Amino acid sequence: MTDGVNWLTAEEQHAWRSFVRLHERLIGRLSHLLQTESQLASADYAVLVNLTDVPDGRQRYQDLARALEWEKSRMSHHLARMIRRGLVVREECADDGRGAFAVITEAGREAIAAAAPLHVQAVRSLFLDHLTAAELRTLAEVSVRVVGKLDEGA
Amino acid sequence: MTDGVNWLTAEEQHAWRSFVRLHERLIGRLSHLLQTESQLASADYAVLVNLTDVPDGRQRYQDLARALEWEKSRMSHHLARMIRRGLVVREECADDGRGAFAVITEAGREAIAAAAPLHVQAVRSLFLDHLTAAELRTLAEVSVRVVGKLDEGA
DNA sequence: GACAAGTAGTTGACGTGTCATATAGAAAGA
DNA sequence: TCTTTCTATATGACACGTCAACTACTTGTC
Repeated sequence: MTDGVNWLTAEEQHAWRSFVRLHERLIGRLSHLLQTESQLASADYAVLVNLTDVPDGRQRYQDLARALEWEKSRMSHHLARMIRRGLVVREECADDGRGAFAVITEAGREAIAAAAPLHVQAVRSLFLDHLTAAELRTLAEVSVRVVGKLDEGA
Repeated sequence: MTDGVNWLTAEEQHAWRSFVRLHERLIGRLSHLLQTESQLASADYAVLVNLTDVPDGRQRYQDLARALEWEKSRMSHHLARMIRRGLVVREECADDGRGAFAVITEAGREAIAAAAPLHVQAVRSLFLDHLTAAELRTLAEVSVRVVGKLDEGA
């Protein structure tokens, strides 16, 4: 390494590129499918899933943001768009004058009910179906470990 | 399955979510790092890497788009931005009046030369360093296989 | 109570990607 | 050659995320 840089080996480069390509394709296909078949982007889907898992389909902006690991600004922008589309409504918070709740609407419930089976089916047919159980386990382990390292600031 | 949907098991859901989270985090960190340390987004990086691998640092828009698997429109928009920033220049094509070449500039070469070691180092420290050789191999295999299936139209 | 500090959410500007459409040149057929 | 059709790139509108202010409310702390 005359230039002092520990360049990637052919295997490393291949693995890295394949991994990145996999994700781009997979997510691309999945979100395109979701969008065209159910008019929901994956971000909408994530928000709606969260809201259906919570009493009254009602959750504070900040809690939603924490749950999805989104920036509050992103949440604010995105909920504004979802409100415009009638998927959720905003409710003021009595306890805290600054706060707000997002509440899923009937239209939101219908949208997620229609989208969820599609989504699950797509995750299976585009991804899970092509992995062995052992591979899936390895993948999960690796993912958890690396995310852990990233969170430690690695 | 009374509702006819083959919902994900807890393991499948965990694996899928971890995998998605991994990618979001990893790519997020990597592009943030690249952006702040070298003023290049990963898209810029990809374009410049391609141009340095090609004679005279010169390539047709369409060939770049094919190589990166980008839509032509994306390439056109992105190159316009890179031209504005002085990383590449546009050259008309003598053979084909419709065509155009993107040519890397000196500034582009400097930018990629500065960014590449950073990028490699980050891929190592954020990702490769946390995987065993066997895991990396599995990951590459899975990635290649699934991308293959996606391309077949699965 | 008053004032500093912190917190919840908003806003606007900007870069990026997608889609649909437009323009202009190339190729193919009559 | 003339016309149809195809191809290379551009363009404009829009959705999405990020960043950096900003507003308004809350929570100390004195």
